[in-house]
Amino acid sequence: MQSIADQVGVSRTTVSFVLNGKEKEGRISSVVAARIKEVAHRENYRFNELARSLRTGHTRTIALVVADISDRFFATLAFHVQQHALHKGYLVVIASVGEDRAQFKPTVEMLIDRQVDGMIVVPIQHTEQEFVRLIETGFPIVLADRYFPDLKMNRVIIDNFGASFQIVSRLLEKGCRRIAMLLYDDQLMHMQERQKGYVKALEKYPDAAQPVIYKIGYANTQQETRETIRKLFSNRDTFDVDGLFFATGGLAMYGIETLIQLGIPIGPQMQIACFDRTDFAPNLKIPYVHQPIQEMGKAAVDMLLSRIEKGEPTNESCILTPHIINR
Amino acid sequence: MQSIADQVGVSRTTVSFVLNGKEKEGRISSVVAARIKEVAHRENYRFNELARSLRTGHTRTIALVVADISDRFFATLAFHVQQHALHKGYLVVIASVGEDRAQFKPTVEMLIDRQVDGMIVVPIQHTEQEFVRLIETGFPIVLADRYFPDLKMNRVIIDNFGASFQIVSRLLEKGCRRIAMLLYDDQLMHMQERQKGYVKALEKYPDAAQPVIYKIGYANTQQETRETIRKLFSNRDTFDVDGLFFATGGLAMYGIETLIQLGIPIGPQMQIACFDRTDFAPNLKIPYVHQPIQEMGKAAVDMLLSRIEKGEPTNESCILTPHIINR
DNA sequence: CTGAAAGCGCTAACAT
DNA sequence: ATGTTAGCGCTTTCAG
Repeated sequence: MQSIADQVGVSRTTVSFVLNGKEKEGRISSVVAARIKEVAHRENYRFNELARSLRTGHTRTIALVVADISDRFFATLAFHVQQHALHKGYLVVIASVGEDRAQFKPTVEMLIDRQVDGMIVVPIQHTEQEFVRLIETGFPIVLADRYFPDLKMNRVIIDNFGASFQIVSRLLEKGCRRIAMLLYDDQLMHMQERQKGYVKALEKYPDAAQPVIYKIGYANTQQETRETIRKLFSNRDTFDVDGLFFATGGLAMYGIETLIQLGIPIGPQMQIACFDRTDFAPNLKIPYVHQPIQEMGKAAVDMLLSRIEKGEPTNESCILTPHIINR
Repeated sequence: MQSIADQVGVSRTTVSFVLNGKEKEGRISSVVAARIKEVAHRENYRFNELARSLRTGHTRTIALVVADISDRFFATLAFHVQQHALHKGYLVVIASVGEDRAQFKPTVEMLIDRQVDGMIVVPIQHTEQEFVRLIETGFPIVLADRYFPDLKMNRVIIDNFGASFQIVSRLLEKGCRRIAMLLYDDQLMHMQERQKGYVKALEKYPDAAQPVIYKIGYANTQQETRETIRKLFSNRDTFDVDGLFFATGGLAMYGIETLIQLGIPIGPQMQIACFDRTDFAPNLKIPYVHQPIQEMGKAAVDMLLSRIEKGEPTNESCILTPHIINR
């Protein structure tokens, strides 16, 4: 910057004004402005955003923290968050921490130490205390997808209970009466709500069997899912399952894979519903809950940026309604 | 930092030394050091990494630039790069630019402006000139997965030609003689090599049909793939295809989906091979090229960090050998 | 219309 | 064994 100033014969101040498009404000003559721009361009000058941020107090960078970036749902969310943030002039730093509290905390701190302006996080289990600490700090955070019902903070979520209730209702309407559910072994509300929706839907039908729920761990999802399905179908004389509801796309994928491998026909006698589209078995028409991931990403970014830019510590939470896809 | 210094009754320098674990070097008395640490902890002090980086000249941050983070291959690569970099004390910023040159350049600049120490990039078409500029700068970059044969720069790639050659050879050994290939319409070497491997394999068998190659665009992959497959099978009287080779996991997914939907049985009469595992049709045993994504990520990080830390502008390129999975 | 000067939070050579 | 000081590259107030 000094070098440009020298070449044009002005001070760094003037260069700064011009390069920041504040020529009006600085009342720089257009001829000087033009020369500065030209030299800057020729020298291929680029701001040192670090120095700039240190001075201005903001980085125009937000972080996105998810459990696993190689999961389809999160990867898609990341994609949309990034697109929308870029459009708003922000860079997004994606961090993938596993469903692992030990990695979560240091990562979040690392990000804050680097002075990101705010973050969107899909929280993992047992991190609630972290958030009460962060909230006290006043650091801008918005939760996406998963949330803590007791914490007053910005969040963008979907109506998990409603979606679950509706999709299970579909199964019931189509005649299923002995529906089992597979979900993740997770205390977080989004899972709890999905479970409640399922239970509630069953209650509408007195002739439906009691809820049968299997909880799968995050660590060995594929294997556990397989074994669960296997057991379920080897016990068909005690519980003659005729419907299966998967709480996530990942579980559905592994589950359907197993069904196909076991040669269990999916059809009127054995129906399936799940969250998220599964491209797994294209010729199977499986009704599913379509989560509006793009809107979720956009809403989260918008909420966070308005929080950052306007400094409004609003409590608003945005609840999106997923579509039920009947196919 | 000043606040801690005041409370303990020392200068900022002393605090800095202690908090950076350089008490030996600064010859700080252990009692003072202890007090400083205690106060820092109590006050919940955290470094401003921005200021630190401005001073030290490095950020301990690297960038990973990929075309589409919602693609399974890239998401997995991102995951491993992140894990390994974190382990080495680096933060990784993931940027997803689409197969879009217009988004590529500004994103890369944005990242460099933020002073990342280096970057790993999976280049996209028509960006070669960008790289010659960047190389001149001396900025540490390593290419992963895709590359430019004419550019002397660090890269971590796989033997695409060999993998392609071998997997197509499998198809031939199993009796296929009229094998078509689907690949992306991309000038980059990795695609060209995959194509060459296919052609070369066919040449070994004089009784095999000439190469039949379909190029699919990145924009409407799913739709184009569908139509291609449809056409291919509606023309079976002129070319009675008995084998299909997909150059990527994504193409394979869409292609197999279409085959299933069309009710075309996959078996001895119609065999398939592809790059990357497809979880799509679990009961189909499809031989595929298993790319060592984790090693690729690790190797790229290691190469980049040694370049950054040792400043060695080596030309070394690392060529990984994928496994051929026969199932 | 333009420049001097202060300072963002930190590090490190050099004093003491 | 600890403190002084001079920046890192930039923005912005205030004084010409």
